[in-house]
Amino acid sequence: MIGVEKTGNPVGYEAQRQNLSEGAGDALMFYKNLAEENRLLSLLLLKQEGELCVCEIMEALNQSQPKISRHLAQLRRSGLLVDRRQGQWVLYRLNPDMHTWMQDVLERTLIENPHLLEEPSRRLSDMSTRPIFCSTSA
Amino acid sequence: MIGVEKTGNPVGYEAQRQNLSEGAGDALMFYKNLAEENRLLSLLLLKQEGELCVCEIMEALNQSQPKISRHLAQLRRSGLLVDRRQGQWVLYRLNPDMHTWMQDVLERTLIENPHLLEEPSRRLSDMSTRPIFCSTSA
DNA sequence: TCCTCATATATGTTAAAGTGCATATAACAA
DNA sequence: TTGTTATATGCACTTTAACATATATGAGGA
Repeated sequence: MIGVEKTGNPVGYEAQRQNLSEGAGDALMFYKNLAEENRLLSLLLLKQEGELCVCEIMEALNQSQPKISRHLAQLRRSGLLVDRRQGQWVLYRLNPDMHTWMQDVLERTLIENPHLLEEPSRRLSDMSTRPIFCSTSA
Repeated sequence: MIGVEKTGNPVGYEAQRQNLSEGAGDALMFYKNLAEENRLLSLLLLKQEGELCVCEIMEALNQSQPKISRHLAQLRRSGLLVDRRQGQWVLYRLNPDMHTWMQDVLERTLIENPHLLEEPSRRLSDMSTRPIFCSTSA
C-alpha cells in the first residue's frame, strides 16, 4: 500500500527514483523522508492536527511556498501523505494506509519531542485568517 | 547524553557540523543517521548482535572497509554507537545511553522488517574466521 | 471575460553526502 | 626491527539533495 499514488503509479516508484536497493525499500524510504527538517515537522504537525492546507503548513513552519509544496509532494509520492482538493485549497493528511509501525514511530517521536512543534503550533493558532474546512478532525 | 564523545566534544557537535537548527536537533540527527542504507543496517545489525568488529560489519553488509569505517565513525560522533578496542579489533555497539525512544524505534524497525537483516545475518554466520571476543552479548 | 488567491513545477545554482583510492596509525607476531 | 592485519582518514571526484526565482495551473469571484 505504501508507495501507491492516486495516479496509479506502482509500489516502489519513489524507491526506484531514489535508487534504493530492493530489500531496505520501505524502511529506508521512510527514514529518508524523515531526514529533512521541514518534512519531519510537516509529518509531525499533520499527525497532531489531522489535516492542514499548504498555506497553514507554510505559516506554521515559516517557510516559502515552493519549498513546502515540493516537500509535501515528495511525501505524497512516497505514500506517506494523501491530499484532497477543497475549493482553492489542497489539504494534506497522513496516509491512513501507512504501515502501523511507521505511524507509531511518528507518534513516539511526537510524544518524546514535544518542543519540536511548540513554535509551529503557536504560529498555526496565531493565524488570523485560518481557513475552516469540512472534516478537519484526525 | 546523545552527542557526547569520549574525546570530550560537546553535545550537538554533529548537529552543528550538519548545520541543523537548534530545536529539531536530536530527532532530526537521529533520522539523518538512519537515512542511509549502510548506517541503518549497521544499527539494526548491532541491535540484533550486540557487539561487532568493523570487519564483521564489512562482511555482513558486503561493503568496502573505508566505507563502513566512515559510516561507523559518523554514528559514533552522533552518539548512537560506542566503540572499544580489543587488541587489533575495534568493537562497536549501540550506545547504552541512547534515548529509550530511539532504541525502541530501532527495535520496532527490526521486528517489522525481518528481511532487512536476512542476507547480512547469513553472511555473518558464514564467516569462516569469525573472531571471538570477550563479552559479545548484547 | 479578467483578476486574484492557492498551489505546483521547471530551471539553474549551490551545498552536502557518499565514494574510491591511497595512505596513515595501531596492535600484534616473528 | 620488519611484516601483517585491522581500522581510520586525507583528498579528489561523483552524485544527490535542497534551494531561490520565475512561471504555470486551477479554482473562484467580479
